[in-house]
Amino acid sequence: MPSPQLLEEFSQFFRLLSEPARLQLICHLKQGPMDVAALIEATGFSQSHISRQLGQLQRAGLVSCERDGVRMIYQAQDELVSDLCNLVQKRMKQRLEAQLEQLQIA
Amino acid sequence: MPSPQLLEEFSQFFRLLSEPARLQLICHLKQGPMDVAALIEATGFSQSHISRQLGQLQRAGLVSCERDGVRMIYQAQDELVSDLCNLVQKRMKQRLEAQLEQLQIA
DNA sequence: TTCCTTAATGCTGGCATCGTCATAAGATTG
DNA sequence: CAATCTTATGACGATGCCAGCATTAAGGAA
Repeated sequence: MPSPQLLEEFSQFFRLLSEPARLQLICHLKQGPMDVAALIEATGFSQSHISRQLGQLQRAGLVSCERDGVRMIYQAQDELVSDLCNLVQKRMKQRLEAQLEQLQIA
Repeated sequence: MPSPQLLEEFSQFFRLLSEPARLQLICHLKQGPMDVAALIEATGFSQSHISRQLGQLQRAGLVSCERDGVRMIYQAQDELVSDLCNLVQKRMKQRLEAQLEQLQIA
């Protein structure tokens, strides 16, 4: 049984991933390092929105950034998010398959 | 690159886990089936609060319930949450260890 | 220096969710 | 049937987060 503090940390981490915009940014950054302008182009989000989300992801260590002149180049820092998403997707698939079987029986 | 719909579903799932109360309920139910009264006793949450959270978990298939007379016995339904938490915990540990090393170098 | 470009941040309105109270619904007992 | 126990739900205040506007900060070019 995890301690309340640990549960709190888990939930905070999952909250980071509970926003489609942040997941989308991470997915784009998985393709390779990008600057903010490229992320604006790729997602259509506003500059300030993207900057804020990247800030949150950075504080959690999921992305890192380095300066290139006046630009900031961001890059995905962790395989964890992909792993988590893969697990969730696998489970979604299993659930749908099970529902499908139920339908065919009925 | 996952579709926006899939990202939306991922984020909705992670949002479920972004609440300490729900994680706590799941953890208690992992110990074995319990009714709502036992969960109230274990967590100190109000009855209506627990009922709502269980409802959300049930709709997501993370928890199932069956009637026993007038009581509802809930039980954890999926190993996924444990797996996800283990992955996150492992990563937290790695990050802290890395920070520790940084400190020792400096 | 001044101007321009890029990214980060204060502030705000709007919206979603949490948590509680009161009540309803469902099931059992007398 | 009524009475009671257990759980679910409607309504609502409080809180937190998102998303945008405007501004600031930081760097580079002239």
